[in-house]
Amino acid sequence: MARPALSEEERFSRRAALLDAALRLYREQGTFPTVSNIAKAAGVAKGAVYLWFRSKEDIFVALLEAAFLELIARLSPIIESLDSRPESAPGAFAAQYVKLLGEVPDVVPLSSVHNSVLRENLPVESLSRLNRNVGAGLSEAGTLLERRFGPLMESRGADLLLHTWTLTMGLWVMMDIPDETKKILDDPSLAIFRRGFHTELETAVVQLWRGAMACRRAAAESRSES
Amino acid sequence: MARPALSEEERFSRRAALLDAALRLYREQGTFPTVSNIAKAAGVAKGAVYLWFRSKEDIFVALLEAAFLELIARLSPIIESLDSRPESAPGAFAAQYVKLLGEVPDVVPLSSVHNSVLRENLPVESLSRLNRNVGAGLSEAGTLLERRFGPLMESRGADLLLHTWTLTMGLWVMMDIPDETKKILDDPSLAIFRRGFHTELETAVVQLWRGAMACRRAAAESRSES
Amino acid sequence: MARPALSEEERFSRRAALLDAALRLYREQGTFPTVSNIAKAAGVAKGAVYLWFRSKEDIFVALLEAAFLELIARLSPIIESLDSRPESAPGAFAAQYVKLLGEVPDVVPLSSVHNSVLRENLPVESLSRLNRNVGAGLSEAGTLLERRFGPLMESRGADLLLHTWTLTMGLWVMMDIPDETKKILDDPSLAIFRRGFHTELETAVVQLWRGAMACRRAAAESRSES
Amino acid sequence: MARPALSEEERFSRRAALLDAALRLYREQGTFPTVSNIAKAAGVAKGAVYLWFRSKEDIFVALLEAAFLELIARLSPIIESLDSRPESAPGAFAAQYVKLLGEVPDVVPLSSVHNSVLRENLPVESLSRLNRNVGAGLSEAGTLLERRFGPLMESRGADLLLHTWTLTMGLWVMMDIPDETKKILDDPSLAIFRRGFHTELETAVVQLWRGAMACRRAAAESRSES
DNA sequence: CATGAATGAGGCTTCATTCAT
DNA sequence: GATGAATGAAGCCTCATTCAT
Repeated sequence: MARPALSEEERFSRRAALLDAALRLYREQGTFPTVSNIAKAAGVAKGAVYLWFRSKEDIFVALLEAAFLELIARLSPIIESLDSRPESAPGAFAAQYVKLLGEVPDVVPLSSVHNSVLRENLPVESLSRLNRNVGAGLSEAGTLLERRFGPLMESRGADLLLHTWTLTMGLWVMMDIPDETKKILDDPSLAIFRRGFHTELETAVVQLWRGAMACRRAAAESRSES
Repeated sequence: MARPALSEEERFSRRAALLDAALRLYREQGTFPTVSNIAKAAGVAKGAVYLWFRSKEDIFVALLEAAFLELIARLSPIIESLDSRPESAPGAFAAQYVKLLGEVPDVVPLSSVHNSVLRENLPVESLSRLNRNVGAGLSEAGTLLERRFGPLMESRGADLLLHTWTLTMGLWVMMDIPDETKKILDDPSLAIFRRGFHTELETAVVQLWRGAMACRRAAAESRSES
Repeated sequence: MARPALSEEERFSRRAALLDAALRLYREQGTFPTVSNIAKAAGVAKGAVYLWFRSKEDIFVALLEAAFLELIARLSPIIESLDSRPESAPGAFAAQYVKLLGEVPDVVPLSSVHNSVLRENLPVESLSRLNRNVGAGLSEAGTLLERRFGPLMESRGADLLLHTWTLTMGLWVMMDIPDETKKILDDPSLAIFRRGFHTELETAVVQLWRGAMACRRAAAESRSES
Repeated sequence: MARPALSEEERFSRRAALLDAALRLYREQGTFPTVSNIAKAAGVAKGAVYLWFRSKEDIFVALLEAAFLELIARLSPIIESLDSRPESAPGAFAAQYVKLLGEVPDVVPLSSVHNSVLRENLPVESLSRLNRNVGAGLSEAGTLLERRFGPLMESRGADLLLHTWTLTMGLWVMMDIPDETKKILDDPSLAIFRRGFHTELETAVVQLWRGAMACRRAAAESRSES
């Protein structure tokens, strides 16, 4: 029998070990692993999983939450580092955002399947906390954005971030396909699939942000012209 | 025992009956139905499913293909109906596009889960055909777009359509959550979830197309100003 | 793979084979067997059980129903064979009843645990049918009894049968204890446990019936005396 | 960590607390609770249960013993309070017995499932003590009975009590069914299920005792008549 | 004494697919 | 062609009991 985790830290690390194992398997398989496999990968007995999580879905939410929190936490510095000129901000943000996604590589895939995984057997309690935490982080980041860009943001900071996320999700859902499938997608019009997810995303985010900033300015100018 | 279906016509109709049943169940349940249920709903025996489809995944791909083809087919008339002025085109397209999605309601959900469903046990053959067909349709629609808007499109018609699709996917993935979950998402910053998918999508598509057309023009103008 | 049971009889016999297996195991173990064991004992795969039964509990109810129906069916001839004189009827009935229980040996044990087994996950549908069938059989037997003994029964035939059953259940619950436990019950006052279930039951049933017949007559007589 | 309980008194109270908790949960749930739940309800750790009891079954036997002892203890005064005339004794006893069962409400349910629970993993030692204690109490009560009713009892006091208990068990086993199931038992011949346990039991006990007393007398009288 | 994490066998059920008829 | 019984590998979860702390 493994040594019981009695101290606070140990308790935490056991939970973390299970989450790690689950994440590792998810990355390897592309599917959310079975409880049995998670336990095996973490080196504990099947039943032990249920000491730390209420259900399989609960593990998933915990993973999602951790990933989201890290993403949001590391978003603030990026926003604060932005030059406030609308010409440069979009490009700067997009580059750093995409880089960030590379460093927190699990949010996107996890988030993209969260409907399939949570379709039933909702861990309501965990979901509530996820909502609170992510919501709070998002608000904060949104406010930061508005403060930085003032009128250009028109108090829609959180919205822009959510749209950015929408774009990310959409691209991922489209492009995260097994390599075997990718070979099949050889039609010329589907060239997009041969460019990478990150490349494509950066372009798209730049456009989105430019649309949200420069366009508005242009519109303002053209209005003032007439 | 039902009478064997031999003629081409009959072969087709058996397949179609199964696809219909599968689609109906998918809509009702929000989950891809079991083979057993599909057969029952189509009024045939379980084994019969495997006379017309190689596997469960094969059914899914067939459904996806049919939906995609209808979507693309009905996209061309919309594009051709567009006024070529960049001020009005985005709004006009977005409105009709969203309406179209309402009339071909299965593409979006089906497409959004296609990774989860097809993660393993790939029906390579079916996927190839899907690729060929969708690719061809997309190219055609893209060309149509370029022809209509000329320089504003800069030979990126297919790309714009794909980006539109990306947006659609992203929004769907984010917003298609069980009603029970939606109640949980009550954080103010998550207001987006309380607006509807279609509303939100129309706004986003308008922005995207404006970004791809008017913005470019505005940029050009502002460049010529200086 | 075992040969599929396609004909009506075969379908029936597969079901019966599973019921047999379940019953055999129940007799051997004294506990209701697991689905896995039932399947193994019947020589089929685990999943096959669910072709014929909705749930584990459903098997139990089916077993109970079959046993009850046989018991009731064989009760009628016994009742009809009874001499209508109240002096001899109780003894005659008791003897034959106890003999019958020996020939339909599963009703009593099955019935005695039916609460523990069905405490949750009620197979409502099966239970309804059980109720209808047993109820009908009981009514019939009750009527038979009343017809035979006329005023002595005062239209309480079904009740007397139910009381007989109550007695049977009670004795069984008390006396069906593992042999190991029986050795322990060596206190002189618990002599009853060393007499057998059948012996004890016969005595008790005679008393019950005498109480329901002769006593009433005696009471009548003594009333008419005064 | 709770302070060690060393003194005799404390030892006893720990045990009692666990038994209380187990009983409370059993009443609430209708099922014998899990060890984990018992511990939680008693406010101790799971492992502590095994300091005071050898096994889950051991708890059950302890509960049964306590309940039996209380029942028997409170039976003696009832017997002694009985009028010795055979006309009134049965009714008087039945009424008080049923009332007593209402005040010691756990003996009946516990006893009725004792086979299911103790089918395996017998706590032999505990069972022996249960046997000794219950046996002794029963003998005593039986003797009391015989002394009170003299020849009418014919030195079968303990037997009559055991028969009374048999009746109780039988009725309980038949009538303690989930409310949901009760709704199903709507066949007219099963009217008994719609009368309550206590009502039905009182009637039955009166009959039993009358059968054991008055009937014998009546028989004697009628014999002397002829 | 007391804790509670850890074990791991075992329970019930589902379902894509095969194959004898 | 069509049937549907049969398969059997998973899947998720529970729980009595042990044991390191």
